[in-house]
Amino acid sequence: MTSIKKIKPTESELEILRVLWDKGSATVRDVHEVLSLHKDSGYTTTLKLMQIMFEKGLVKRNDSSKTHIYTANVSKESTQNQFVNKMIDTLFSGSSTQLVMQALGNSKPNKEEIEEIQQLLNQLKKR
Amino acid sequence: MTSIKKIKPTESELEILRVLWDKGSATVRDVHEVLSLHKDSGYTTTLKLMQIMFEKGLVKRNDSSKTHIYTANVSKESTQNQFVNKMIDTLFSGSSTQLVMQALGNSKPNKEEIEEIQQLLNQLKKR
DNA sequence: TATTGCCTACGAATAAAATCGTAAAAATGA
DNA sequence: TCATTTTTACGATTTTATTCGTAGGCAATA
Repeated sequence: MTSIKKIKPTESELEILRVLWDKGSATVRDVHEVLSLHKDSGYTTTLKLMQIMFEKGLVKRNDSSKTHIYTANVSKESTQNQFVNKMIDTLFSGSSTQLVMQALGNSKPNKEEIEEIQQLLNQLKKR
Repeated sequence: MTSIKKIKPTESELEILRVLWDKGSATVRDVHEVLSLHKDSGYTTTLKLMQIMFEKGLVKRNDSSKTHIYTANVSKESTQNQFVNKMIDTLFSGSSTQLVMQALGNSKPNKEEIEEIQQLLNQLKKR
């Protein structure tokens, strides 16, 4: 167990990770183009962020060619978990059920989604 | 509709809000004593934060006596919602169902909790 | 070959959040 | 009353996150 520090991505880093999770891998320009749709910071800003993320180990990169190709080095699932758990801890007194109730109460899940959740609940009940 | 700006509490502000939600109202010292259990910043830091929160409208205060008494000015529920919605947006592609599945998958709800959720789901289904 | 464009690296500026130090006023109590 | 403690106010510093400007390299192409 080589003491892996759990790095919490910042807001901007999350935005970048989302693009990488979506695309699989991408260049700085690819990422920047997506971000530009909703944000207006410059290209070098995105570049710098991705360099920092590389140092932190949040992303990998292939620099065999001049234009580097980046890939996420943390999974979407584990990151989701990290944030969900943190939120359960800090805002829901540690009760995941409370979070679930809150999330469900405020959304309009359709029939299929409801049934999917019910199925999961039935499985949980069995054990 | 008097253009209410939705202020997002920072991490430290959340910690303070949690104490206020829990205690109903409290002095800076009260809050600081609770925070001190898990944190080691000084008294004036807590004071300053609470003053800033007052300016932002996150808390109210009664300053009729020298020692001010603070109360949360945003509800726990609305703040939970604010954060849950944001998280759904940024990490779950807008799908609350995904968040729910993830949260349930990783927790060990007991029978009562499961049934509580099932009840809610049945209600949602009716409409 | 020169020019142009796009790439990385990287220091530095800016912004936002958190922390602290000090002063002054009020409260406490010997 | 006078020293001590507790409190607020508030500027300043420190830390962290975000943004940008500029330099140098490489490749396409006029």
